[in-house]
Order: sequence, then C-alpha cells, then structure tokens
Amino acid sequence: MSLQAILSNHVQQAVKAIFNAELSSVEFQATRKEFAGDITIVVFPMLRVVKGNPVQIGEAIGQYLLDNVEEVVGFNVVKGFLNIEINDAFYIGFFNEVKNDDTYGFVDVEEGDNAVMVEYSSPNTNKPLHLGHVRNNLLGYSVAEIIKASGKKVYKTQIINDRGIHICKSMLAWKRFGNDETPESTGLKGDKLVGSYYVKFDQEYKKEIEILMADGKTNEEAKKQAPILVEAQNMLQKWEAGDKEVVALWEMMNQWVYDGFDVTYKNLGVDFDCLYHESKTYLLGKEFVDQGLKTGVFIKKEDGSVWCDLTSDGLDEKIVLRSDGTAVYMTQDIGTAIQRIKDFPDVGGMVYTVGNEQDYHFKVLFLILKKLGFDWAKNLYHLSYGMVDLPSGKMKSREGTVVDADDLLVEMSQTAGEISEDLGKLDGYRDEEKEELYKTIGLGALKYFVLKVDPKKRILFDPKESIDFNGNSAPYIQMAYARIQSILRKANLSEIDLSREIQSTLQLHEKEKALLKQVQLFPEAVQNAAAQYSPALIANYTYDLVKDFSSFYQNLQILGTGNEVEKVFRVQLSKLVSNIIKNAFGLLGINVPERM
RNA sequence: GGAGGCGUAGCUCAGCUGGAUAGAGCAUUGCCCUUCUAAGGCAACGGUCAUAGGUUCGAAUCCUAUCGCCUUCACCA
Repeated sequence: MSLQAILSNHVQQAVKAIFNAELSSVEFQATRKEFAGDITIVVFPMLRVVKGNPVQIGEAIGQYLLDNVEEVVGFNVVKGFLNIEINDAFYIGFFNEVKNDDTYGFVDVEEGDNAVMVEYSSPNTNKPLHLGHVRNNLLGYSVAEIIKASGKKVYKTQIINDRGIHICKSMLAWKRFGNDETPESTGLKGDKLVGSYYVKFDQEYKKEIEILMADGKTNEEAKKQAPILVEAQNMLQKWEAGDKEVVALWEMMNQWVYDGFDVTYKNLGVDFDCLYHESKTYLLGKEFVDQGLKTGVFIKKEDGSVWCDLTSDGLDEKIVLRSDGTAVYMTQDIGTAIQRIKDFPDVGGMVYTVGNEQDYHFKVLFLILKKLGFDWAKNLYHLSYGMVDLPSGKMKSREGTVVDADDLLVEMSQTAGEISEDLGKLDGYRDEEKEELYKTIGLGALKYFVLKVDPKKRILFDPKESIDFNGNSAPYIQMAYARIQSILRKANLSEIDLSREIQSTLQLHEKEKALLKQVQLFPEAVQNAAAQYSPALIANYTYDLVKDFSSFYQNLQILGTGNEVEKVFRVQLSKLVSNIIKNAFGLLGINVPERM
C-alpha cells in the first residue's frame, strides 16, 4: 500500500472521529523544501464538509495521525497546510523493497485485449526525411514505448504514401533527366536520389510556366497547361490503369526510397511492427461510404459527390467521395482505420502521430468513424505536434531550406566527438568504441532536445546554435549514468555486499530522503505520461531526479567516508538511480553508455 | 469570418486534477578539479506569468473579452 493510500485512510478516519464528517478524498502534495516535513495534506478542501478554522482542523488531524499512524513522527501546520514528517524506517523499508528491481517503476507488458496501435512517420515517398519527420518518429516511438510500459500491448505502424501525382513527378523527371541513374551508380541514398528528381521536376515546371506566361497565358492557365504537368497527370492515369511500364518504374523507384528510409530509421533507432500502403488501402474506404449512405451518415449531392454533414457538431460539411467516384484523403483514412481493426482484433484504440496542421482532419475522421458506429472510435487519439521551424521560418523542401535527417545525425555524432576530444575523455579507447559512443551521445542529445518539449508546442531549431550537451540535456543525464557505473565498478562488488538489506540503524540524510521521495513517485510519472501521450513528462522528470542526485552526490564520499552500512546504502542508492535513468531513457528511445 | 493552438526571466523551456515566496538550462558574474569522470557542483543576477475583467479562502493554471503569432476551414495529400 502506498504511503498516500495509508495516510488517506487515516485522515478520513480522523475527520470522522473528530468532526463526524465524511471526506470523499484527501489532497496531497510534496512538502516544499522550505518547510519541515515530507508530505503535505491540504486542509482547505475539507472546509466544505468540516466547518472551522483550517489551522485548528490541521492541528487536530495532525495529532490524530501522530497518535495512530506508525510512520508519522511529527507534523506542523502552516496556514491550511498540514506538513507530515515520515520516519526513516518507512523509506528504508521502501528502499529495501525496490533496490534490486532492475525495472523499478516500469510495468511489464501484460498480454490482453486492450492493445493500442500507434502510427507514426508516414512520410511522402518523394522527399528525404527532415527534422520535422525526426520529431514525428521520435514522438511516436517514445509514446509507443511509454504505453507499453503502462501495461498495454502496442503495435507500431505507418501508412506509406506511395500513391498520387507527387510520385509521378519524380518518376517523370527521372525518365527525362535521369540517364538511368540508380542509387548504386550514383552512390546516393535512394530517397536522396528520388528527392533530387522531385526538385528537378519543380524547376522544370516553373520554367515551363514562365515560358507559357511569356506567350500571354495567365498564371492560372500556365500552371494547368505546363506540358510536364500534363504528362505527369497522364502518367498517374496510366498507373491507376495498371500500365506495366509505369507500374514497374513506380515499384523500382519506391523501393529505392524505402531502402533509403530504412537506413534513416535504423540510425534513429525506430522500427515498425506492420506497414500499410496507401496504394493498397485507398479503395477500402469506399465500401464504408456506401454503407454510410444507406444508414444516412452521408448524403449524395446532385453531381454525385458524397458528403458528411457535420454542421450539427459545430463543424462543416466534409467531402468523402469525389463526383467522379474517386477517393479522397478522408476516404482512405476511414478504410485504413477499419482495416487495421480487422487485421488486429485485439486493438481497442489507435494513436495517430501527425502534425497539428491536420487537427481538423482528424477531428472529422474520428467523428465520422463514431457516426459509422464503431465502438473503438471513441479510443482514437490524434497525437498532434507543432512544426519544427527555422529562424528563417518554415522548412520547405522545394526551396531547399530543410534540415536533412541524415545530415543532422552525422553532425550530432561529430559534435559529440569534438567535445569528447576537447575534454580528453576517451583517451585510450579503440576507434570503434569511440564512434559507438559518439553516436550514443549525439543521438541522445538530439532525441532529448526534441522530446523534452511539450508535443503541441512548435520547436525553433537554430542550426547555427548546436543542440545542448550541457545542462538539461541527454549527455548530462548519460554522464550521470556513466559515472554511477564507474562507482559500481570501483566499489568492488565482491567486497561490498550489494544484496544486503539496509539495516534500520541507518540514519537517512535529508537529501537522501528527498531523493527516495522522488523515486517513489516515478511510476506515477510513467502512468501520467502514458495518459497524456507525453514523453516530455518523462524527460523533465528524469532530469529533475538526476539533478537532485548529482548535486547530492557531488558532495558525498560514496566510497570514502561513513560506516559500512552507509557505504553500502550509497552504492545501492546510486545503482537504483542508474536503473531508473536507464529505464526512463528506454522510454524515450535513448541509449545509456557504460562509460563516457 | 468559423474553428483550433500558442503567448511564463535576454534566449530555450518546466510548472501534474487550481495551493505556500512561479522553477530549470543557456547567457552574464563570482567561487570549487591532490576528493570514485568539471559534459559537473555552489552562488549571484534576472518575472506586471500578453492585457483587462470574472469565479474563490487561493489563479500562470478555470471562465469571458481584447491584443499578438501560427494552423486550418480545397472534388490536394
């Protein structure tokens, strides 16, 4: 039973015994550093059922707790705050319980029927991944891990946007200007190669528009009549008709892109359990549009287009099928969602990691699925996140103002290397070991930089200012971990008996107690993060814990002074903290080094 | 115009379901490496929580209005 639960029961009993009133809940908070005590009970909310002076009520309850609860050794009341002091024995007991639990605070997966599907990444296949995708991938992956830790089964997935006019543009440019270039012949990553043709297409397109406008066409006409665009549209029609040559080219170039993406995913440390291809699912939604028409969820207009009227829900009318009967984005997403539940019947909810520019789209999608009568539709969540902007504004692929994901990863580990060299940290290590470490540190810094920010806020990324390796950053926390590993090595485990129960004769320092209080709250932090789909919560919580530990441990002779029991306790406490760091960083997808 | 989001220290951000004197990092300025890793520690400086009202014992947090920035409201995806 948790401390809060114990106290909560007793406070309710106290209120009943002293004031003859029923208290439905008790409000707790951690006692602020300036005041004596460990945990604080807020008296104000009780005034609703107990009339009187908050200070006197607090005094009465405090006295009752002191008399009746073993763990309570003192109390004081400041205004309406009842500060309770808890004895060391409770914390030492708690510590003995958890000190050897390598997964402390992190619930194991229980197989059940409450699985969650998490979608993330889902890039277009005509451009390489950039920093915006990196944020998406890191968020999605981390949220998946956090949900897992909260006790649910998770399927990671993505929908691959392999259909539509944008692919044809790259294909066409490759045919015209490609000279049979391949990733092998050029040595380029496949996604980079295809991306370069997408840019090439756009350049040609602009040229042709200018020529047409010089001929006296209006801008609008020119945009529609440019030969290269018309040709791309023809190509799309051929693709939809199943033209062999076009489909073969499409398959080849898409494969190049997938191979390129796979490299980036691997470097980012993300993965997927299953994939959905738009080209294979875009027709599925139509079936359900028909069904919805019959049940009156949708309406058909004179021109044949199908709409969903959401005005009674405060939204607009939304198109779900074009007048020519072809599918739109919404149609496809309806189909994909239904298909996923068919494929994985244990899935009871889904999380979509998609940028906040699509907030409206998902609001509508979820509403339509509800109207279609799917009971899982109430468990859909749009994990919406803000854009990553540059000082110059938005990233735009066509204008080349993007921070390329691969380049950034290389830069990060290079920076880690430079800093390490300057500090002379790794003299004497083999080159491969160094490289591995630089990756761990550089990638960690990037991931933490992105994940520590509330998902819904936009991130400003200044390439000129490198990502932090100091302060509230992954390398700081990684270093704390590495130092603890160093302590554990030097502690000479054969001499110090780590498995020994810490005796009750031990006197806890104030800071040690404060640290244990935080440790106690960690599982709750994980649950909150899962409920809110927010890795930022875990990141900031971990930093707070490590910072407290660091400032404490800086002034502490872990192996030097004190008696044997204290020494063992410090080493074990360090070990516990490092376990928590490792597990928390696992939830963020960040590795921890044994030394750095 | 309708809808949604954001606005907290010079900069980047925390601040859980309302709680005590609003917290970190960076930057600036002092100290601290014969003490298991200084990517560190201690301290100073820095705030009208966009603005104005309201709700209440109590508001950065909830409500309303205003201002500023962003997104969205396509037979694009």
